[in-house]
Amino acid sequence: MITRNAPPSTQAAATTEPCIYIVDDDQSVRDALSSLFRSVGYKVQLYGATADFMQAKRSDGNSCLVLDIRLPGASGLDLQTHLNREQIPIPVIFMTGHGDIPMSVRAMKAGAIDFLAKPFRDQDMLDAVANALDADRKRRDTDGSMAGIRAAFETLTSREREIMTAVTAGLMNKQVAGNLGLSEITVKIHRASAMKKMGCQTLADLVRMASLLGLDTSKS
Amino acid sequence: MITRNAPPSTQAAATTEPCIYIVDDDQSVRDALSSLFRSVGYKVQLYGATADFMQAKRSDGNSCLVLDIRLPGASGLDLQTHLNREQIPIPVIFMTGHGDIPMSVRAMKAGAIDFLAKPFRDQDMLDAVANALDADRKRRDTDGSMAGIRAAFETLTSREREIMTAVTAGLMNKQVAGNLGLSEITVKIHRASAMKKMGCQTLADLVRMASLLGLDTSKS
DNA sequence: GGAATCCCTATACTTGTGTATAGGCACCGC
DNA sequence: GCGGTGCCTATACACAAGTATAGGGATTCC
Repeated sequence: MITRNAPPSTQAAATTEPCIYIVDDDQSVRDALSSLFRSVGYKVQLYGATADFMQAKRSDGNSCLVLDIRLPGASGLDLQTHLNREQIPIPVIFMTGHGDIPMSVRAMKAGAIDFLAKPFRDQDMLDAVANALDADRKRRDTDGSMAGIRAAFETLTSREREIMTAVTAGLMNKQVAGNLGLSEITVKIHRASAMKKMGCQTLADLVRMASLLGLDTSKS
Repeated sequence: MITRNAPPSTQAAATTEPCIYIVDDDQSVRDALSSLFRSVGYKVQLYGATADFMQAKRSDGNSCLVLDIRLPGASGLDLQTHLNREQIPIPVIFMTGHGDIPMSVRAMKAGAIDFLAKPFRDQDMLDAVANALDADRKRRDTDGSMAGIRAAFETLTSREREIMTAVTAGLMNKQVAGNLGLSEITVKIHRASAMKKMGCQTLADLVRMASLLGLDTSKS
């Protein structure tokens, strides 16, 4: 795990109980799932249609989505497509009463965590949700540190970014200076400044961050 | 992409046509698929049972596996489990005449590329195979460079590995020397030797390789 | 026994890097 | 106008890293 040092810690604790979002047009299903999830300590949010879910402002805690396929208006698969397009990374568990294999395969290929055919056993749903929440937690962890690194990188000036890129590609200060038409000392200054802003002490750390940021490593 | 320099190039060209392995107990299905795949330029290998496929020695070119679920003896899912356990990374496309949703979900969760219900359109199968071969190619690319890096790392002496690990974690030569109870010059020698054996010129490259190798970066 | 390999060390020198101090120029916002 | 910031440069020094040369001791394999 890559961690930086000083920068403002924007990572709040937020260790509340996980929240399960349920989208199903059948009231009795919503109620049943709601009581099931509450019984094991999850919070729940209920929606009767995809539109309701999309409009609702969701908290940003550990969560997942339990989604019926067949819904009035936009279907569950439509909602999944929308979430993917908008890069909303909430794990999705599908359930269906009248699904078929192509439907389940499409959902899984689109990244669903699980796909349960009704009727399912409570335990199967709880297992699926546990997996989903776990995946969500893991994603949050990595996303969190990535966000920190990206934020730090944003604070660099364009010159500093150029030089960080070149330096982490393995070029020497003098080479960077030559490529950019600068003097070596200028490179050193920007380099030191970039290191400080990125919150790292060693070149090795900077290289790892550059790697995570996907900076171009092709030496010019 | 991380590439090293000198080391013996064990990567043969192997730019032959892709090979599709077909496992189905129905002769007519095998024949139909065989002619379908041949018609678009793929090689095919046919098997009537999972055991036949497992015993056969497969070439190491670009390939994928088209697998029936219901088979005499070990089922298609069993074979998939076996391949996963043995870390044989061939992409799998399932097909089934009597499958159900849980079966397809299990297969997809276990990493199948696609899952087609019979009867399927030829084009769907060809699309699935194209995706599978593409995934296989990508995996081969990354696996190839990883294998090279790992092989290079294998040639390092234990001391060189220790020192490479410490250096890529960001420690200075003198710190490494202190930690390992060596003199600084010794560290320099091993460090230079490691760089040479790993086929890289800069610390940045070495750090990226260490990263790919999963070397411990926790500074001691 | 001899060759090879690994491990360790030393001296000496070159080059690369980090940092401090000091300054100039351009732009922007108040 | 003035302060802040980004960008550029210079000198000077301390320290880190890379390399060459030259050893010694241990092990293993033939």
